[in-house]
Order: sequence, then structure tokens, then C-alpha cells
Amino acid sequence: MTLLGAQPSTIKDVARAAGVSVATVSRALGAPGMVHDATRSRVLEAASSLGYRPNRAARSLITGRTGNLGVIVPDLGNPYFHSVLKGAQARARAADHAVFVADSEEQAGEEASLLEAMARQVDGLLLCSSRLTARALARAPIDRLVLFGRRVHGVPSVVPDSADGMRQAVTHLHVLGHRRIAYLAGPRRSWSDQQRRKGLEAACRELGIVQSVLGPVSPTFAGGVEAADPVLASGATAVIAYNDLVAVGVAHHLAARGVRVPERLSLVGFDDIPVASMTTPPLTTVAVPTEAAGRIAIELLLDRLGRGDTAGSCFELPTSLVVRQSTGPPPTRSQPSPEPRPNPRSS
Amino acid sequence: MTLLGAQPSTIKDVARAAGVSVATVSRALGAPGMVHDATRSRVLEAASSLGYRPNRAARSLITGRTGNLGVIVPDLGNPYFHSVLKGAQARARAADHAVFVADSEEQAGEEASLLEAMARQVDGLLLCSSRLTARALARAPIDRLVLFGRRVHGVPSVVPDSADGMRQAVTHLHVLGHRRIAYLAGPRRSWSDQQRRKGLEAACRELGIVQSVLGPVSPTFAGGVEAADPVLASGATAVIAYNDLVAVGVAHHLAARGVRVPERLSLVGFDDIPVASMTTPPLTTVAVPTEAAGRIAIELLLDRLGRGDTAGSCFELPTSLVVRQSTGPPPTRSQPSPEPRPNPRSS
DNA sequence: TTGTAAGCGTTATCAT
DNA sequence: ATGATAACGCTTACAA
Repeated sequence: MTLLGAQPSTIKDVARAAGVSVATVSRALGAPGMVHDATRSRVLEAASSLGYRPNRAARSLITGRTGNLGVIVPDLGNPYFHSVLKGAQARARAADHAVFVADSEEQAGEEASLLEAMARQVDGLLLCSSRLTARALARAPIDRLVLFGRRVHGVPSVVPDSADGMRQAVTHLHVLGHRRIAYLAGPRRSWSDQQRRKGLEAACRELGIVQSVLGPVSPTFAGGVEAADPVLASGATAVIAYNDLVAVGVAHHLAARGVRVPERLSLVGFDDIPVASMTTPPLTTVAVPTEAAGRIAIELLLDRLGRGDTAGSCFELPTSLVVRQSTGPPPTRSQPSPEPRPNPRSS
Repeated sequence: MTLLGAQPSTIKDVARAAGVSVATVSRALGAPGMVHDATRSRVLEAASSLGYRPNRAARSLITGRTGNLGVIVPDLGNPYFHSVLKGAQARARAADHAVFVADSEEQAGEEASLLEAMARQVDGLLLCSSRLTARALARAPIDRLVLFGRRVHGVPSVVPDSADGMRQAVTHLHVLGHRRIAYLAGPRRSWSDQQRRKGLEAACRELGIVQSVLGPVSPTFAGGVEAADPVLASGATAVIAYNDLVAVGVAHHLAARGVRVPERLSLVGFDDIPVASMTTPPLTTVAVPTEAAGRIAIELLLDRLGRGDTAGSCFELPTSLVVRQSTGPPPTRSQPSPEPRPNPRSS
């Protein structure tokens, strides 16, 4: 038990207590193979009885390692990143590394400044959905980087296979009978959005589906609310949203107008964040294994710190369609749905 | 611009470039009043042209300060803590401190071990909704602690005024005409739950309202789903849930059974997490200024590091009722609502 | 106002 | 297998 106010004991104290030199203590702890078994157990006992904890600063000063990892996300309030963070944190802690977390507020400038500030305090950095240009990334003040949700030449990365997820979503809708699908696009510069568009086009071409792209909209609940009317006007019988937040926004506005989902319009989201299963009806969505992503990204980072031979590697995560209740067959002509109520937003 | 691969420059390099001793460089940066103006500007120029950044480990070794703060939350996946974290992170960064974050997975044991692990690496620690006993807290391996969401004698803390929030909620329901209210309680050991119960009892006694306490339930969406039927059976015309997650769970199950909110039952949540405004109908809830809480908690912590005279202080945050659409007048006898559909969970 | 030098706690190098 | 000792980069007495 740690006594309050007592000075933390140092390696010297342990050495004295065990009757050996500090070098031996250091070895007993760090390179167990280099000391006699008997000596080591004596040292270990002394250490634990004194409650000895190595001073990280001192260690860092000489090894050049901090034992810290950093994670930068565009928005700590976005549920999509929570489980990435959770996975990252868990994996890092298992490797006895602490995790710094910072929020770039969706701004490239802020991200760059964060990068600068953290570079010296961490052994490696995980950048989630980085807003930085490939150029800026290449001249980052730290080269032990791993990217999540973005692929940039020469930087190891973990990305969800969005294109395949999109293919699954489109196929699901096709099987249900939909022939006119709209995609509610996210930020134009978003790498994920580009992947989703590619997947959409490929799948629609293959299945002979008419697709239209709406947006881009803000990748938020509010963005979805605003897009609901245009979606309805587009004539599509099903809409795939850039992400769950947008889909939930669309569903919310549709409910307020008395438009039934999925009877009148089928709705698919992306990411499978917790709220997707809490709405009425629960949202059909393309799940991304974000917690695993966080774990794997840190794994990659730790690996890179060790041998550093994973420079350009890219780990592609499988995505999977979670079918809930926001998708169904398209409305039939013989069984028309009631007229939508007047738009509550313009009243 | 930072060149890749170049060794980071040290205080020695700066001293050489400026033609002064390392001590002068150190003072120019840390105690501007102790060096000649001309000298200082020469040093500053040299430092910036070399892109000098002090080595935190070396500084820490001598000052005993790390420049880091830690935040421990019970669950990184719980939206309630996200904005606390966000506020904390922002305030810390403004004070040039980095933030470690860790997830105790709702377990006191894990929290204690995290505390142990982080104690030496941070200057201070913010514990959110700590699961530790007052005893364990008192003998923590670090005494620069601030608590959020809990009040413990001798430890500075930031807490929402839940009792008052509860009073506002009860009053709101009373004005609408409700005379039988149920409270869906959270974890028995939760400090917040105890506050809410107190507020409930006081307000109900004052207003002459019949109250009943249901639960405790798990403070999650699933907990709410499970509690929905008992709530309905309780005969109350309005229910206040331990938190928004529970309220949303109740609403979800009620919707599936065809029970209308608020026509048949009024529903109030706690916390005002983002999902509260995304449901249909949007949730009436007691808002807690969590982001401000994070900022203030860090403020308190920084203050404590400086002079250390805020030992037992407690900052009580105002709460405010956000009236949305899940509350309304109680159903009248003359206008009975339709029978609920058979329970979908048992079909 | 400035310089010199002694440490901070650890690991790593070189002896033994 | 073990010990003595020099670094690591910085702050801070103490001297000048």
C-alpha cells in the first residue's frame, strides 16, 4: 500500500535493500535473462516491498521513448470515434502504454498544431479520419504514424472496406425490389465518401439500378434533417445515407411529416453507432468494426515502433450489413401510401 | 519547418547559437524577468530558428512535474462522458497540458489499478463518476484529485445539482396535471441516483404528488427496454428515468407496443445527451452542462496544482429542464387511449 | 545580469 | 553475472 506523502522510492533504494548495484536492479527488471535467478528474485521482492515504480521521465530521457501513444480524432463528440478510442486505449494499456487523446475540431490547422504539440511526447500517433493533405502528412514532425479511415501512400493505415459495405447495402435493397436508389453524400473531401460512391456506382451498374447522388450534406443529425425533403422529392424508393447520424436525421424529419419508414421509403445508414439500434424503427446499417479498428491500429503502431517494417501496409476491415427494420419492399402503385403531412419546418 | 530525421535541437544548441550559456536560455524561456531584454530576444530568435522544443522528460525529471493530466471515466462509450472529456481536454490544452484518458469499464478494481498506473505520469487526475469507496479515494496514490459527479469529504469536486433538476422536472409534470409519478432508479450505489431520489421525494412531498420508485435498472438503453412494461403496469401517468439512455429505451419499447408518448405516458430523461433530441418524440430532459463541467474540473485541478488551497471545495453546476415533446398532460378518463398491443418481446 | 556546475532517476557501456 | 560510471536534457542553487 502506498503511504501518502512518502517520497516514491527510486532504483537506488531498491538496490540498497536488495544489496546489489542499481545496474543489477535495472537489469533484473528489464532484461531478466541477464541476472542470476536468485539475485533477480531478491531484487523483485525488494522492489515490490518498497512499492517501487520506475520513473518514466528518467527512463524516457535516456531511451528516447515515452511509453505514450497519441490519438487524434476530429470530434470527441462523434460516437463513431468512441469505440475506436476505446479499442485503442485497451490495446495500448495491454502493452503498458498510456494514451493521449486530442480533438482537432474537424480543422486541419488545429490537427497540424496538435501533431506538432504531441510529436515529442509520444512514441507514435494514430490519426483518425485525418483532415490533413497527403503533403502535410508526409512532412509531419513525427514519422511513426498510423491512419484510420484514410489511405495515404507510404503511411500504414486501417480502413473499413466501405465499398464492399455499400455493395451489400445495394444488393439488399435490390433483393427487396428497389430499382431507384439515392445516396446522400457526405463531405466531398472525405475519403470514406469517395469509397462509398465508388462502391455505389459499381454495385448499381452491375445490378441495373438507377442511382442518384444527393448532397453533400453535413455528416450530422442536422444534415439529415435538412436533407429529408429533397430525398423525398428525388423519387427514389430507398436512400443510403453517408452515415447513421444523417440517416437518423432523415428518419426523424420523415416521422414528423408522417412519412412511414420503411413502407414509403427504405433507409440505410453507415457505421452502426449505438443510436442506430435505438431509433424507431431501428436502422438497417453497414457496420464497421470500430473497436477492432482501434485495437489493430495500435497494434500496427506498436509493431512499427519495434521493427518499423510495416511502412506502407494497409489493413482493410470487413464491413457487414446489419438488417434491422428501416428497410423493406418499395411501395406498390396499387397500394399507395397516404400523402405526407405538410412540412413542419415551414409551418 | 521541421526536417525529417534531423535530431531535435537541445538547449545547448540554442545556447551556442545565441552565444550564451544554457542557464540563460533556460531563464529566457522560463523566467523572462531575469534576463536582459536584448539577450532574451537573441535567445528567442535562436530558439525559434532552430525549432527548439524543450524536452519534457528532462524538465519533468527535475521539476517533478509532467505537464500531463489524467481523466478516468467508467465508460468511454457513454455519451454522458464525451463532453466532459471534450471540455477537460480543451481547458487542459489551453494551459499547455496534455490529457491522458482511460476507461475503467465500470469496475472499481480496474479504476484503482488505473489510478496506480497513472499516478506517476500525471500532475493531477480527474475522476468521473468514480466507483471507488471514500476510503479508497482517501488513500489514493496521488492526492491531486478532482471528482466529477460525486461528492466526497475532503476531495474537491464538480457536481450537477441533480436534486434541483429533479425538482424542475417534477414541477413541470405537476403543472401539466400529473399526480402520480414513477422514478426509474439507476444503480443503487450511484451518488447521482441518491441525489435524484432526494430531490424527487422533497418535490413530491411539497406538491402533494404520489411517487413510486421502480428499479434499480441498468443505466442503459437495454435497461430502459426491460423496464418499460413494469412502468406501464405501475399506474403512473409520468415517469422520470435515471438518465436519457434509460428513457430512450423505455420510449423504444413503448413505441413497439403501440403506446403513445406523451398521450398515454409522459417521459422525462436526465443529462440531455445528443440522442435525447434525436428520438421521436424528442425527449424532455434535465440538462447537465457537461462540457462546462469538464472545463471547470480541470480549472480546479490546475488551481490545486498551483496553490493547493481548494482541498474540500465543491462546485455545484446548475441543471435546467429542457422541455421537448415527450411530456404532456396526463390521459383523461373520458378520452381513454387504445389498449396497448401485445408485448412484442414475449411474442 | 550572467555563467558554472550539481544534480534529477534511469539505462547503457565498459570493466571486472 | 555484476558493479562503477557516464550519459540523457534540463532547472536551479551558487558564484561572479
